[in-house]
Amino acid sequence: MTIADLQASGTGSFRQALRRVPTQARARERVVRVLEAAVALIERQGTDHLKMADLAKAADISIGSLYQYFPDKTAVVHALAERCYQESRHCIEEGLAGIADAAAFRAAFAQLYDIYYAQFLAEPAMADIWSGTQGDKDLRAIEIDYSRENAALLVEAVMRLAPDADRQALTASAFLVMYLGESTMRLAVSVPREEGQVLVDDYKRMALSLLDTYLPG
Amino acid sequence: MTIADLQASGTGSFRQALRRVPTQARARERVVRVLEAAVALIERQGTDHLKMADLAKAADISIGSLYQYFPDKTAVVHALAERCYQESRHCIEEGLAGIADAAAFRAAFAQLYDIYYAQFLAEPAMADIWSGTQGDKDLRAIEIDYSRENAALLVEAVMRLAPDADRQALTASAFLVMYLGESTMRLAVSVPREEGQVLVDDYKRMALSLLDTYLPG
DNA sequence: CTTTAATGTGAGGGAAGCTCATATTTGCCA
DNA sequence: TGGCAAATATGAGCTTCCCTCACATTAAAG
Repeated sequence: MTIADLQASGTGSFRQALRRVPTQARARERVVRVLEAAVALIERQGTDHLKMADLAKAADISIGSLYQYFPDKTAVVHALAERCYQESRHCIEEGLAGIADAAAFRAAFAQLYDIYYAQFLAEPAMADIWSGTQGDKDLRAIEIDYSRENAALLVEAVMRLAPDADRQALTASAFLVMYLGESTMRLAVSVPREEGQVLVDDYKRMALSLLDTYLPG
Repeated sequence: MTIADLQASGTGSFRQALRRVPTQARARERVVRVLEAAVALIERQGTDHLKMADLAKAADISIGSLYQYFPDKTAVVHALAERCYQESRHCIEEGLAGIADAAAFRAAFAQLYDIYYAQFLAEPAMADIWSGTQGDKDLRAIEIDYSRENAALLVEAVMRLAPDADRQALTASAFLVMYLGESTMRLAVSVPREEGQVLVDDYKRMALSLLDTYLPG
């Protein structure tokens, strides 16, 4: 995140990311230092255990200075999320540019997600900052366990119909299908009702097309 | 959630859901009352604004009693998540039982998610309790906006190749694809590296099969 | 060099999670 | 029934953490 970005986010659509836009070089440098320290702390402890006093100390500034720029703790996380967002968006924009035909589209789309995945792997804090695991690590683990258990049910159902299917590959696919099913439900209830139903229907098509590769016929 | 469930969760795999397993009828009833009050409060204010003092008051017990059973605030949310989990699992188990052929499987799978969605709609707290929106509502909104913006990029890319595609339907599909792409990334980085790559690859197949319905050829 | 604006500081107010010493209720046995 | 031990209930208050504000310091302007 550049200093220009910081200023832009202070005045742009991102609602009050910074309480005060720093004009002096010293102040701008401090804000950057805070964000960098925040990434380091979140990488170690997760978003929910981030303490403002710790953050101030890590960035080597006082609590007061910290609050001069960030209205509250969530603003720090939001600013980081915004940074992830910028990076990802850039990656998507590039990946989808200048595609000539459907085959190129498929290749570009696939490559896009490989790059995206590499980005997430390279910056572990990204997944923490981004809202999915926001807060409670234990709950996150429970959610994943739950998806695995449901996936096992799905694997059995499919294997009954297709005894020769590749069980290992199917297990992974079923896991993804169940996990993303949860995600879809949460998305669907967050948007207007009619749109929600469309999303659910699309999800069913998507998931079934993956599962179809294991089914007979 | 029945009283039997409560006792089971105290001794079962769910790590210390209850600090003390209530044996007297009065105590068991109180624990149930706490959970019910918690659902009501979360429905109104969201998980992050749930205050233990409010919860005690709503359940008409003292703070001390509350902490006699729940080791901390997260335990309350976990217990509720466990309840959602039980309900969903039951729904999935039923939906996948006694399927005779691939066609029946597809129908059952589709119906499963309709029921699932209805469950989420009927109990709004479910989405809150379940980890997706855990914590920060604003961040959640940003995430959704972000997916919509990325979806717009994807829509343009596809429309360039297929000018006659149904833009409205494509917009919904692209939104889902982008949103679930995020979800997949977070899942992939939460599991061992090799498994993560398999999940990403499966996701690409899934998403592309949906997008393929809009592409020429 | 003075003035004014910008920036920096940390003690402390306040809110919320959680504890613990004490009081009350229940179950059990004579 | 009475009396004792275990289970349960209570809420004042301790602790931790977010955040404010009155005041100190530093940079920019004239």
